[in-house]
Amino acid sequence: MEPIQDHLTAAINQSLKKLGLKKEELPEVILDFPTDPRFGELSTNIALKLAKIIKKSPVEVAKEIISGIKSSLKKHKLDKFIEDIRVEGAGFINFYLHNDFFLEYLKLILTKGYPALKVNYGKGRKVLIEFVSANPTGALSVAHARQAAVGDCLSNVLEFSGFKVKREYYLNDEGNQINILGRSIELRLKELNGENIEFPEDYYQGDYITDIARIIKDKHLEIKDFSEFGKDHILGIIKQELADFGVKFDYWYSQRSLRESGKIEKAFLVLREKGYLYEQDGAVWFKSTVFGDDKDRVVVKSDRSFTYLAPDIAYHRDKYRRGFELLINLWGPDHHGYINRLKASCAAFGKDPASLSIIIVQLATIFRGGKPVQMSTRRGEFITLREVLDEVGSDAARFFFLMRRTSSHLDFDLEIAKKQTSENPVYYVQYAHARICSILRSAGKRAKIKSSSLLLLKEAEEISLLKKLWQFSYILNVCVLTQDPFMLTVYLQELAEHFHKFYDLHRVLSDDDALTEARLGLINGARIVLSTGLKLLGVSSPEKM
RNA sequence: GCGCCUGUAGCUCAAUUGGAUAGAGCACUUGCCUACGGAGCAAGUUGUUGCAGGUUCGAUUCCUGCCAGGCGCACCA
Repeated sequence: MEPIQDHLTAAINQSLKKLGLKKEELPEVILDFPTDPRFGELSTNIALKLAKIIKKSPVEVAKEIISGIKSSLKKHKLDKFIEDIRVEGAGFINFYLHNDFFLEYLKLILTKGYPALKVNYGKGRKVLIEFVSANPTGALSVAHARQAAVGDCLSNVLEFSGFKVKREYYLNDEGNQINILGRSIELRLKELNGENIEFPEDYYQGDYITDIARIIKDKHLEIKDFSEFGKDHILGIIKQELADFGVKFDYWYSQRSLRESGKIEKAFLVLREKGYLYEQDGAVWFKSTVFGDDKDRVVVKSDRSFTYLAPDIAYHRDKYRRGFELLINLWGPDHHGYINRLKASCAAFGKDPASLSIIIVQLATIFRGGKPVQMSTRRGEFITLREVLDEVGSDAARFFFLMRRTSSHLDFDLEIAKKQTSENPVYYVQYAHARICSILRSAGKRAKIKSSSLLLLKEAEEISLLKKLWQFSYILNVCVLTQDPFMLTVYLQELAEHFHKFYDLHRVLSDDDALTEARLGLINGARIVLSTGLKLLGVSSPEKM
């Protein structure tokens, strides 16, 4: 269903034309949910913004706008749903919607199911979202786990909102780190065979290296290329971990194949033609300062090998050439210094830097019973995705990783995530779903009665639950605009709360058949929205717990 | 030294892109099960939004300067 906000925004814009301002003078019209329900269902501050420009009192401006809205809404199909439009406070325009409007929305959900909740903010635009992209030199860490949860959920939300989304993992399958991995395994194998070795500090220290070496020894494998073997072995582990976490990628993009394709040279050819490359001190530099970077960057070292930036420039050029209009990258906080130079390279190819958004996913600190769990990647001791999955399960892990704004640091207490009490928000939301399912089971055949009695929903808790259902599409919009799915977790907790409150005060199944039908319809609507939201998070919606 | 992120109730975090009286959960206290799942609900207590200025009708939000914490500043990847 098309959100009513869109129609009202259009009506407001129509009304603004009569004020005699130029287009560029008009501020953008934004409709918000008022903080307090007594200010209606939707609100805009447009009159306050305009008052300054046209030098009238905000209330006066608001009155003019309202009369314009009213006349343009006449004969509109939505007019009957608008109970009132009022000026309140300093000059806010508040819209009061009829309860029938929310009932219509519920009916739609009940007849069409979850597709009724879809919106088309994306209008079919093609998005490539690249995330995790961890080097295949070790298991996935907690940092990767959060990136996986955020990236996958954001993809789900974008897909649901009308974007065409592909998920990609950039595979660093050659270079220094891979070479070191090979040498590390080879050395551990020698150690297993009884040789005296000295293990260098910059080699991979974790026990998993010895585990890989042991596999080679036990199976008597003839290894020609230890790097290749190690990489493939670890990649298998990574893929399995991601699969167990419910994350699937459409593409695994190999850095080696990128280099072998000659795309790096081609990209450089284009940059050179445009005058963005130059030689200095025996190296080739990219003039990233032209596009706002702090300093120019080396792309070909004086020993003629590429820096890390070189394939990345070609890689992102290739993303555009593959037809994607919007690129989203999820990176760890240690890469934020890298943003400007990569955006500069996109700009150099004539792309709008805004079409590449780089989301920095802040780290999560793992706690166990209130105490931080110490991590040290240097000694190969870090909490892995696997350990978190084994300890708390995929549902709790995903919900917890998504519970905070992506740009904020996150505290993740394993003990709380394991608890089956109200301390644990995952259970609170899932419990609401299970409880509804239980009522529907008890209702049996009665739940299937064709419902035309929704009009009986009049209690305050019923209406506020109805309104909460309707806010779902708005929350999706917030997630799309902020490119951050975390608001969805907040919303689902609020929705569950509204349901529990309703449940506690009003009995669904009663002797009153009509009222029973109406309430079954209401909770069934809540069930559909809850399960849709949980599905977008990648969390299950249990019917029993 | 430079750049990015963060600083809100005892703790963990919100605050709808500058809005209306800054809100939730946890913890603590007290109530509510002969009825659809008590993994729930209700009530109570909690604030100099790190500090100091500025911008305006209005600032937790934007700007400047400090303070504190985290991360990054390679011809590494």
